[in-house]
Amino acid sequence: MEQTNISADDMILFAAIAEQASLVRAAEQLSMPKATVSRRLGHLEETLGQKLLIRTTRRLTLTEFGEAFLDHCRRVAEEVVTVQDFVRSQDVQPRGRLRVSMPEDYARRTLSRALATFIEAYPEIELELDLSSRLVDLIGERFDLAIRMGELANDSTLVARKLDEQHLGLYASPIYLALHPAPRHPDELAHHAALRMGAENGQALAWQLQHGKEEWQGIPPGRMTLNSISVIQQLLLDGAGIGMLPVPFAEEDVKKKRLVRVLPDWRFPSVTAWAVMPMRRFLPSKTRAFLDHVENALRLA
Amino acid sequence: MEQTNISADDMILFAAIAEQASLVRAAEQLSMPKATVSRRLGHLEETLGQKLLIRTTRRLTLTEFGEAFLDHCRRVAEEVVTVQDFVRSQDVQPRGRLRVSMPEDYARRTLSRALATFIEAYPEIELELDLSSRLVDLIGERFDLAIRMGELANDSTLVARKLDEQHLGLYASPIYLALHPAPRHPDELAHHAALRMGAENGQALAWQLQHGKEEWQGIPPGRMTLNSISVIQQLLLDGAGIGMLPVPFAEEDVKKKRLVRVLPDWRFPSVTAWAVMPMRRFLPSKTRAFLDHVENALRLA
DNA sequence: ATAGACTATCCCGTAAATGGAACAAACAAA
DNA sequence: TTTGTTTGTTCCATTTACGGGATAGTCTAT
Repeated sequence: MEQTNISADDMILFAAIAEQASLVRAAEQLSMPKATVSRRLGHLEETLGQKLLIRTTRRLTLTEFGEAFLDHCRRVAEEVVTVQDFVRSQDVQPRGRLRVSMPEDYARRTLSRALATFIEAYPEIELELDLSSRLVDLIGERFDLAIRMGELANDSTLVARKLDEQHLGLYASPIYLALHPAPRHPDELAHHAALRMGAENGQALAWQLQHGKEEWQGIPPGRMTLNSISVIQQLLLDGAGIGMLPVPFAEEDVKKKRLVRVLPDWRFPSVTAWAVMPMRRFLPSKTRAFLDHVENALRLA
Repeated sequence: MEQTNISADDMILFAAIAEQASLVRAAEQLSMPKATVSRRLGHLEETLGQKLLIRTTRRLTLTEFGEAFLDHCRRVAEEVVTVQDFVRSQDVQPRGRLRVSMPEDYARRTLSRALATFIEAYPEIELELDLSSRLVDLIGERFDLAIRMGELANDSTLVARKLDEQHLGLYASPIYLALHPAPRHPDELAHHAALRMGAENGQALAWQLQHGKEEWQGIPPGRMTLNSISVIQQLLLDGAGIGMLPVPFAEEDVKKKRLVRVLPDWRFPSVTAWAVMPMRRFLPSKTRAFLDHVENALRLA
């Protein structure tokens, strides 16, 4: 009944509820208990003197007034997000939870050391790694950064930055090659068992090979398609066929004669590792710290 | 130490502090105790991890970071004010504190009845009248509306609306006129005692008289200058001289022969009553209600 | 130099917001 | 229709913020 000033935080709360079209999801987004969201929304409507949402437990509908009010609240929310981004970008001491997604292999074999020194160097950062191979929704799942290999999808809400370039090669174990003589031209792959890298949909990816001006492209024959480089490597060591590996991954095994480069004069197009981030006006300093650290580590490697 | 999200309300708090360059004044503006302002500012700086203001108890200076942060906070504060204005403009039932400044005479003699019916008609509005004759600072003192007579100063932060037009006349008591024969031309005012209306600075205001195409202007002679129409009227009734009154104010006394119009053929420029309000995107519905009510009452009078 | 007037901060009893859990309503699937 | 799941609300012990008053520090004026 009394004329209380409307809290800016409640405006943001309402904007989140309207955006998510759900109290629980809004509660998640704002990381507060749903009870608080419900109660605060109630109080807001009370001070406003009219309902913002018509709620059944299953569906939320905006009131005409809620619609108009939302327009304004969205503006406020946008500004506030900008400020929060700005503040994070100004953190002298990078801190907070840093959510990063990257391929499991890349974490284990390329960045493991860099990650270890990173958490050492920034004691106030809590690093949260998602190593699942699925293509995460950066914004929806509130990731700060993702590392992705190869071609990127076009997405105007994201920005990418080149991190690293990995050269690929074909490898097989000496045992396998003793039984199946190494091919001297890609066409001869037809007589071999290829371990093929699988795409999202499970389809095998084509191999593109180049030697001087000669190019060869095709899906090599084989009965195994899988989406883990590490497992491919293990299978190669066990003599399961010919497969594609990043050159540095194979280096050690080559040195110890456990793997042999096949078609060494042929080159794959290299694969680029990208750092992908949500597009923001200000890059949070924790994210910048991570990027700088990783880039530095890769440069030294 | 932990990574808390910055509250939008705290941003507004900080914007107010910076604007007022004082914690106490900010506390007044936001109508909250100064202890709260101090504590909240402290917490804000804590979560930000750096100081916003360098404070001696006598002077506040913005940090470099505070300067940048302020830019953003101001934006937020502006948006929030817009929303709050919007909400007030949408109030179906006008309510809240309505601060109005007007001349004491105008309240008592012209609007008294209208004010009575207004508070009757809007039970949720709390009317706060400032009848002091000083020129109030509408925005600084947070007035919703002021009624001002005559010429207005140019001020782009205010909007004005014509309410009423009062005609003026010269009056004197029969007793006075028995001793000092009524002038038949303004030039003859030189032989009379004039009760002069005083301006802000205490200087007597000039009289401008018009009769057909003949104009007369001058500060009439006299030894009394005062800035209350009511007191002028009382002095006139007591035979103190010739003075200027709004015609409707004198009407009753004229009818009862206690006052006589002097130089009845001569006209003063009429005085306009203006409603002056702070310029806003949305007019609060309580203010609109007051305006409508008063205008209606004046139209019927 | 000294008194006076402000100003920001601190203290602490009180009041209000919080959040985990239980609950009821609304829909989907069987 | 019934069962199961999801969503918004309510309850209440606990925590947190509030705000009136007291304190110490800083500048102005005499």
